[in-house]
Amino acid sequence: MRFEEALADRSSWSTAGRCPIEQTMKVVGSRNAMLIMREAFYGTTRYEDFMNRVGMSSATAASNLKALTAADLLERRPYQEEGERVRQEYVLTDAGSDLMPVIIGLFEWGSKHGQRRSGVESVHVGCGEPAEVEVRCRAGHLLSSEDVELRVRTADRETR
Amino acid sequence: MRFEEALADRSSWSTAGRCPIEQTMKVVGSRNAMLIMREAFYGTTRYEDFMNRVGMSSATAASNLKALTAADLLERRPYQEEGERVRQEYVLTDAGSDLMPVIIGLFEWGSKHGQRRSGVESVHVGCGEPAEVEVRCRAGHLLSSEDVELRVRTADRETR
DNA sequence: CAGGATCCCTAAGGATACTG
DNA sequence: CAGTATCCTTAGGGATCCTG
Repeated sequence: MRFEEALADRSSWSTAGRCPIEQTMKVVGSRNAMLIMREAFYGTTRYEDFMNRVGMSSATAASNLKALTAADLLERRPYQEEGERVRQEYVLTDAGSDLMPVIIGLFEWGSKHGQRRSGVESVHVGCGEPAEVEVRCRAGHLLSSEDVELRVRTADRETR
Repeated sequence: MRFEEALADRSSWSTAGRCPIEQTMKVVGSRNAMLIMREAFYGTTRYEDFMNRVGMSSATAASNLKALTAADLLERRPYQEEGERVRQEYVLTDAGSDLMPVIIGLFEWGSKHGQRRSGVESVHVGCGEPAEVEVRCRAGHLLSSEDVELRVRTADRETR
């Protein structure tokens, strides 16, 4: 991964909270926030399940779910089973689903390089083959880290 | 993404720090650690450059570089320019390079959903097309979040 | 230049108790 | 069940000063 000359001066974007990576970390950069997203991908929707499966306190679950809802990664949705009162569930939004490559990427890295083995792998439900994260360009080329560089957008450039 | 029945009981792996995602977050789960890795991908190798480009204090730079070196994501390597004294540089290890999909994934999410636009995009240096993160199985199928499930490894199963 | 040492502040998070 | 409220501990990180 490299910079173009035009990007030699990072100060205009990479600091002051403009770096996209930093913005993402701001939202899901804590252990519990990320593990809540993991659970959401696993299909967990209820407060108590998030709390127990992530292994976090009630207060922490509440504040994280609230923050992730505010950031539009989760959507709070009322539901009612028959004979029961109305409850709330938390389901992934589109923005939340877009985080899947990151989740799988973290999972893959930890599986390969983490100290403690989990014995769990992520697989394609259709064919049973292990899932992997790849970086490709839109032309379809598989990229390694040296193939990627950062460039100021020129086509649909921002006004500011 | 779904669980198999065999994984209904998460307690044996997803808690107590065995979850691969959690293990990864333990290493690069803070803003500064992740941004240091970003810089390492950008080609930054020197202490002072990490410090200035990430926007962190000297002490924070030192402790994070030490931790990332201990975790084998960066390698400390002495070098010497002619006429200068010996200095240290920090370069990516293979394990560090394996984090690239995560970095690009975070970049992509922030670019799409972050509040503040950066005007920067990551592209394939070869053809100029934007880089994207994809999840595929080894058979080559492109996967969305519903296509992925977790399964206890059976082929090369762990001893414990 | 490349850190180490010290002090302080803030945010994340656990524990416990309480409520609609 | 789905949270709130309160209190406390710890880790991340900034600022400042010091050293080989």
